Amino acid sequence: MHCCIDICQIRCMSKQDFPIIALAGTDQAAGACCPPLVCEPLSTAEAEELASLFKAVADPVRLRLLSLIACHEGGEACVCDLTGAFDLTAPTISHHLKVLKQARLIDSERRGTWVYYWVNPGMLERLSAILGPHAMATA
Amino acid sequence: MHCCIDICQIRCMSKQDFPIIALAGTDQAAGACCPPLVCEPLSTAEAEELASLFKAVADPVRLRLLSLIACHEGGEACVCDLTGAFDLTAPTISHHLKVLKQARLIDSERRGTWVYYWVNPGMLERLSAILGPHAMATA
DNA sequence: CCCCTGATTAGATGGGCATCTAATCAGGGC
DNA sequence: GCCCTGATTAGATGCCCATCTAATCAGGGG
Repeated sequence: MHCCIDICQIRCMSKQDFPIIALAGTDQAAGACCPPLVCEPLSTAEAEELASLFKAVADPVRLRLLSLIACHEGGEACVCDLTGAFDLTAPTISHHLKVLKQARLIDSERRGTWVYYWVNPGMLERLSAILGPHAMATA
Repeated sequence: MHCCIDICQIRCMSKQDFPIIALAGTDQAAGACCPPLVCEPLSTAEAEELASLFKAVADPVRLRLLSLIACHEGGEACVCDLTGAFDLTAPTISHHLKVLKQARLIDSERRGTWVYYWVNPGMLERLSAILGPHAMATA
């Protein structure tokens, strides 16, 4: 029962309906919890939506940006705090921040001259849950 | 203390040394558990290694392949079980399986005429842990 | 031994994406 | 009002990758 609750939490975590890759497999199917029919492969539409999210983190610059922002004091960082860590121009950093923001992995706010970014932990947790042991059968 | 143990488990989960994005932030820094210095941004090399892993799952076809394999009875599937689910040619499916295998997300074995694939749960868990609440500060 | 089916490799092509330069927007001081 | 700094947008370019066709490898009958 509890694993089904976990699954529901994952699915209902945001406004959009997000699926998980695959649910409990053979081992748990034998128990009272999750019936076999729960293991349902991703639909094409679901896979495309998820893939676009994973694409946002599948870039070394964006991974480091996430890391730098999360590690920065107060959990937020201004763009000028970030550009120095890369051998890239400001527009390129801006582009990557935009990609992360469109994926809702980060959010931002302007305060006077500077724009501050912070991580949206809910989105990361959702991606984590999709790959996690609750979601993928342990073969 | 327990969160630091988790972190070590994540790092030591495989032969290669895999980092995590960012460790416990401000809230836990105040507690007795993880000192502030634990929060260290990804290096360039670490980010590139991780990005290549995420790239492997950042494709709708590969996500569905993972899902189909994990959901298939016995936790494994032959290539001929998979191709029917896509509007793609066999060589394309083969290409995607190769990408997943090179990322060590799946493994395979030939049995007579057919080649069987199964998911490597350890790799998925590692990716999951990197994005999970233990790894990324809750801002 | 030949052929048939399953699966992969090789090579070509087209689209998407990371990056740059140049230009524009936004705030703040003098 | 003007300029300076911070940040983003626009547009161009070059590379990587998903996909295809054609060819090759592997195993099993007849």
